[in-house]
Amino acid sequence: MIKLSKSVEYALFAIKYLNYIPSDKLVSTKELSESMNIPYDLLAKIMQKLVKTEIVSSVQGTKGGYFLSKSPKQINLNEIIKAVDSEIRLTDCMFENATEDDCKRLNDCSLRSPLSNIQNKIIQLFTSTTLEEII
Amino acid sequence: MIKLSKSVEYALFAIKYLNYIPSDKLVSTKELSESMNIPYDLLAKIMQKLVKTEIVSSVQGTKGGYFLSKSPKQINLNEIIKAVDSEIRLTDCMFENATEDDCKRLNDCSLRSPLSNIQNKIIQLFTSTTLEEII
DNA sequence: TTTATATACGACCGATTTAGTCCGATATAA
DNA sequence: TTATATCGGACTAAATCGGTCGTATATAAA
Repeated sequence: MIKLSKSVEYALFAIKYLNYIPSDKLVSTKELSESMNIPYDLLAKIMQKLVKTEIVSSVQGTKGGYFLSKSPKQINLNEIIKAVDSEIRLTDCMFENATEDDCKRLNDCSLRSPLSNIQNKIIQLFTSTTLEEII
Repeated sequence: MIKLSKSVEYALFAIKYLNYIPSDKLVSTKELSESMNIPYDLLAKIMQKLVKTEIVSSVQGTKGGYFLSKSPKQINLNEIIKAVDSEIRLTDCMFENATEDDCKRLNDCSLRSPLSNIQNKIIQLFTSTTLEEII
C-alpha cells in the first residue's frame, strides 16, 4: 500500500499550525487538537515523536507546549515519515544484510535490486520535499 | 505506509516466470505456485486480476493455463499495482470531486495540492518503470 | 459421456497494522 | 498545593492484508 498514514497527515497539520504561530509562543496539544480537529491522545503521541527527532521542541508543565525547532524549509517529508511511522521499506527484505531467514527467495531474487532502486527514488523524492513546499 | 503488497510481489514473480517460458506454452497456477512457493489460492486470485486487466491471458479447462499477453517491456509497475491492489492514493481525499464529506478539512486544506503533486511523481515513477527493468 | 484438471469468482477467516483511547508519572507556573 | 502541561506505555477498536474454502464452469482426454 502506497499511502501516507493518518499520523503523518496529523504531523503535517500540527507543524503547519506551529509555523503560523509567533515563534516565541508555545502551543499545547490541547490547542492543536481542538483547532485542527485531531484526536487529542493520538496527536499527543505524535508530538512526542516529533520532539524525539528534534523537529519540534517542548516545554513541560503548566504554560508548557511545543514550538518548531527548525524552519519548514529545513524539514523534509522523509524526516516526518521516519519520525512518526518508520523508515520507508518497499518490501520486507529492504534492509542491509537481509538473510534467507527474512525471505526464502532472497538468494536468487532478481527483483530485489531494481526494487531497491525504485525505493531509493521514492526516498529521494520525499527527502527533497521540504515542508515549506507542503504546508 | 509506503510498501508493495505481497500480491504485487507475487504478481511480479508470476510474470517473471511466465516470461521465461516459451510463449506458446501455458502455465497453470499449480505450476506457478509450486515452483515459486506462493500460496495457491492467493496466486489464483492474482492471476485472475491480471487476466481482467489483460496483462496475461488465460485458457480454461484441462491443459489450460496462463501466458503473457504483452512483453515485459510493455508492462509497467503502476499497471500491476492498479491491477492487483488499487490505484495509488496518498491520502483519502486524493480523487476528483472530493467533498467535505470525504474530509472536513478539505475546503481550506493547503496540503492537498502539494501532496497531489508528490503522488503524481510517485505514479510517474511507477508508470515509467517497465517490468523489463524489474524481472 | 464421464473424469480429471484447469480457470473463475465470491465468501469467509485469521493475522497484522493502523488509529485511537486510557491511565499513571513527571514537570512546572501560579 | 493545585491545575495544566508533557511523557510514555498499555490497551482496544477498526481497517486492511494475506490466505483459505467452496462451488461453478470450461475443456481435453479416457
